Amino acid sequence: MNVGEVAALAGVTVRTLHHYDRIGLLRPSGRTSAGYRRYAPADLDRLHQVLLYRELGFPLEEVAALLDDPSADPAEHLRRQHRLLRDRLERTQAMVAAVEKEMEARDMGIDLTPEERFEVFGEHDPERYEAEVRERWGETDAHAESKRRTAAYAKEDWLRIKAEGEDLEARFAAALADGAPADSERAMDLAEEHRQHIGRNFYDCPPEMHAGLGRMYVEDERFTAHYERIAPGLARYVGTAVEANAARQG
Amino acid sequence: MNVGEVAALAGVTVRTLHHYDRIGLLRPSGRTSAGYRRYAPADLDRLHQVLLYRELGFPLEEVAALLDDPSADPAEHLRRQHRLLRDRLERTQAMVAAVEKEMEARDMGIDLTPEERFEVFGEHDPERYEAEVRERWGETDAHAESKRRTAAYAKEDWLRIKAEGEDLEARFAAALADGAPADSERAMDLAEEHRQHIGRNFYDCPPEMHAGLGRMYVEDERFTAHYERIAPGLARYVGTAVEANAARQG
DNA sequence: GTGCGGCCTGACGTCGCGTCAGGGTCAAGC
DNA sequence: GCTTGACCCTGACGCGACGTCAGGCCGCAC
Repeated sequence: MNVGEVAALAGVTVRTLHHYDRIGLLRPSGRTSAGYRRYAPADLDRLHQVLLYRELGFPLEEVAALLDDPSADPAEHLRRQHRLLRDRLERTQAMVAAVEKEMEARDMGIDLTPEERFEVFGEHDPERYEAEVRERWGETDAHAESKRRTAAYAKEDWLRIKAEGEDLEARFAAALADGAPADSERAMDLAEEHRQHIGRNFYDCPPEMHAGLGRMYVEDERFTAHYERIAPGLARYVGTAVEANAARQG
Repeated sequence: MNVGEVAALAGVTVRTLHHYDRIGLLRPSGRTSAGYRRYAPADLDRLHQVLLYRELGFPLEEVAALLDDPSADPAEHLRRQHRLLRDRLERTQAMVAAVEKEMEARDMGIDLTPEERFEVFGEHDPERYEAEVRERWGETDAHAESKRRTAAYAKEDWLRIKAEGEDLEARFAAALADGAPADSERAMDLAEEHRQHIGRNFYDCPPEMHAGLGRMYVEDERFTAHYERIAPGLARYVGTAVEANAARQG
């Protein structure tokens, strides 16, 4: 294979392969008489390793050192890559959770502290992760146009969403006042409504994720305070109902 | 707060904040009489948004455009960030799965095709080069290549791991031959041994992940073929045993 | 008043490529 | 055999997002 084909296969540019050749990171194992680079299967293997380590944030020089280390066999690379990927997975999960928490906080008018918001960034030191940009904006005009429209919707929607949320909270409080147990059908149905409320207005929220939110309502004092202001004991009541509903679904 | 404190809080360098000031991405809302930058809470909020979008791979110029768009409210940013983070989560999970698959493949002497390995990297057209690649270095060639490398790296550990794996497979085959059901204690115990074999030699493999591997044995024809060569029906047998064991643990 | 750490503004360096410019190569079709 | 257009080559410069000095000003403790 020559450069163009390898580039297309691996999803990189020809220039990138030139660069890797120049710096000695990946030299094609042959050249034609006219000087064309010719890549063999083993070169593709190496390229694959390079791209994995690159994606994991290693500088190219370090990638070369790792791959040229004669005392490291392929299995060791796989183990290391696996470990790093799982670290990254955890970190991304933490960030997703943080964003969800902030959405909930906004919905309830709670303020998070700056330290708390930066928390998820702080531990992020050992390796740099680079994310690929999936989203590409098209024409600026069309984009601005759509933005303006969605913004118009957003205002109305926001009020509706908030009203819905408050309505739900009121019905939770009523159920509590009526003495309906937190794991009763009535309470679980309200929890399910809450879950679908989130799904419709914010993000897809499967039962398991919803259960996580439920625990947060009990554990985070600001969310607890929000519910307690409506009715004493409501935080734990909602939390229990949400978990019971999640168990019923699973 | 002045630069150093903000930098420490957010986990960036002072130079980065200087840079963001210079390019107009984040100007501190005040200066002391001596010219010291003074950051207000609102500046921290903005910095937080900047870092999130940066982490998601946006160039700084685009980040500025997003944040300065007057028609985009904070909730919209949160929704976008949430969506992008979940995309990333999925992608990372796919990469983890790919690495695990490759480890398993190595353990069994199966080789993956180049385009398969590059699959996770991009949105490349799978149809385009597949035929050509297969034609040029078809299965026998690539297989020989893989064998050569495995042989070159063969160490005592590797031989031991492989022997252990083959021993397990033989005992699975014996259980199948004896007519022990795939969800019998005998089969599940073997599955558990298999899980711990992976944990000792490759990576930590909780039951849930192990169940995923079990499904792969049945769904991926090369893994299926590997087991079927040992005994007919063994692929599905092992897959079922692994899933039953995972269910028993959970 | 004298350190000493923190802050300031240039200004140049680095990494991983993108992007021409100027020119050779190759297989196809006429 | 000749043209054509896609593909390849080697410089060489540019760029984004900072890192890293250099030279000098604050501010507070001792």
